[in-house]
Amino acid sequence: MTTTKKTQYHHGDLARALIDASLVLLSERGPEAISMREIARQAGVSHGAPAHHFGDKAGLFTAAAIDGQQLLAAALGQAIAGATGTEAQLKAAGEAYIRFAVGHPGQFNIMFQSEQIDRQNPDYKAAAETTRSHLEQCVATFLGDKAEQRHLSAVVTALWSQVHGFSCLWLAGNFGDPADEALLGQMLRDMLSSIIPQ
Amino acid sequence: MTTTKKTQYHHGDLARALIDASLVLLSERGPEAISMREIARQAGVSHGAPAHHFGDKAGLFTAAAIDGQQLLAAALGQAIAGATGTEAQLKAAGEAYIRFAVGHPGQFNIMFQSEQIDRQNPDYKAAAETTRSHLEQCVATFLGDKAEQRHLSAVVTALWSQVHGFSCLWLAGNFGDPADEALLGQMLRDMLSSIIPQ
DNA sequence: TGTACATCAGTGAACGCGCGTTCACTGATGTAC
DNA sequence: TGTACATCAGTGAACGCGCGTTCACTGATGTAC
Repeated sequence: MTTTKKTQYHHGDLARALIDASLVLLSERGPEAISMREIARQAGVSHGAPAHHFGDKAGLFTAAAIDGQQLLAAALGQAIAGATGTEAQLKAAGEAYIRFAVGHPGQFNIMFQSEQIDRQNPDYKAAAETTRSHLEQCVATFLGDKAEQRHLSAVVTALWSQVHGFSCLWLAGNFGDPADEALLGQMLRDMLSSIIPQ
Repeated sequence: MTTTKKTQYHHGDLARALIDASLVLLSERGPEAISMREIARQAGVSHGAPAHHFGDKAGLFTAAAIDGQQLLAAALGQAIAGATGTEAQLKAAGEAYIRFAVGHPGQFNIMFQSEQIDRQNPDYKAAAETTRSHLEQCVATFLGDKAEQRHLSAVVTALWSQVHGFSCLWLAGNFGDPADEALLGQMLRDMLSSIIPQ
């Protein structure tokens, strides 16, 4: 029988564990109601440990937001690549955005809150730019060559606003129980079909 | 020369003053980062005073949210009444929603956060219902008799999501400086014209 | 009009608590020779 | 392979602070007679 050390002095990947711990807490509460001590407790380390990796809460939350932006950008890219036809791609991107928010509420909560994270962080900016360009690209394909730049960017704003707003309202329980998967699926289908840019 | 008493023992309308104080703070930060003591300081009373009126933070924030829902419902009603033509009414309602959010960021921040307020409060429910029915009514008028209930409710969801999401993203600075009035006006015009339900 | 009293609104000291930060420490790891 | 040492990761006690809550109080107001 092999014995497993129950606890190790060195964690192995505490940085990742601290991000995961903060995501658990962020999915329950806003960033301001979460303390560094609580995150450390959640990760099972002493309260001084997080400082070695992230300095302060803004550093940790920025890391969590970057991770989220990268996941979101990847999800949008995959969704668009997996759909056939311009309208189907548009809907797939919108659905992927909302599915990301519902599936990663902690990250969604922190990613767009400018006061809590460092939005000048290069990694953050790069990932956010990728997300935006995925949306822009599939709107441009849908509208075709005839679209002016101004109209294109207005439609991107409208689409982004719609899926972002639905995510916020859904997560906060404004449409019903946020755990009701069936309701979510039906609302997604109905809503994404009801408004298509002209 | 008449002398004015600089301070009064009885405030006069401390309940309203406490709501206003919390709105000032809510426009800067999330509800969890605001303490009852700070609200009392902002209102210029001792830290024990708020308990007489609202009990705890949830009570005070619920009162602020109710006030906000009533303001929003009234703003939507006025905007719809002041517009001519079904499409104009739809756009006017959307613009009024966003203008409310931008003009009352403290209230907008608290109104849709279910964890912070008592959404079972009858006054809250009544005002939220009025807001929803304003949106529903002008979408129904726009779509005309031919619209099924399911399609109607999907379009309401889409419209609400769009204006709500734009408000969130704008206030958090995702579209640029939230104080840039000219940019807001232009984006509003462009976006509200770009997507019209079918 | 005047007085007495009940009620209400706001005060301020006190409490115990969890917080962020600091810092000397200890255990683990990597590297030079 | 073995030893010595530097570096790094995480610990835990200590600090001062603002918090929510409690509570005896005081000043203002309203009402009965």
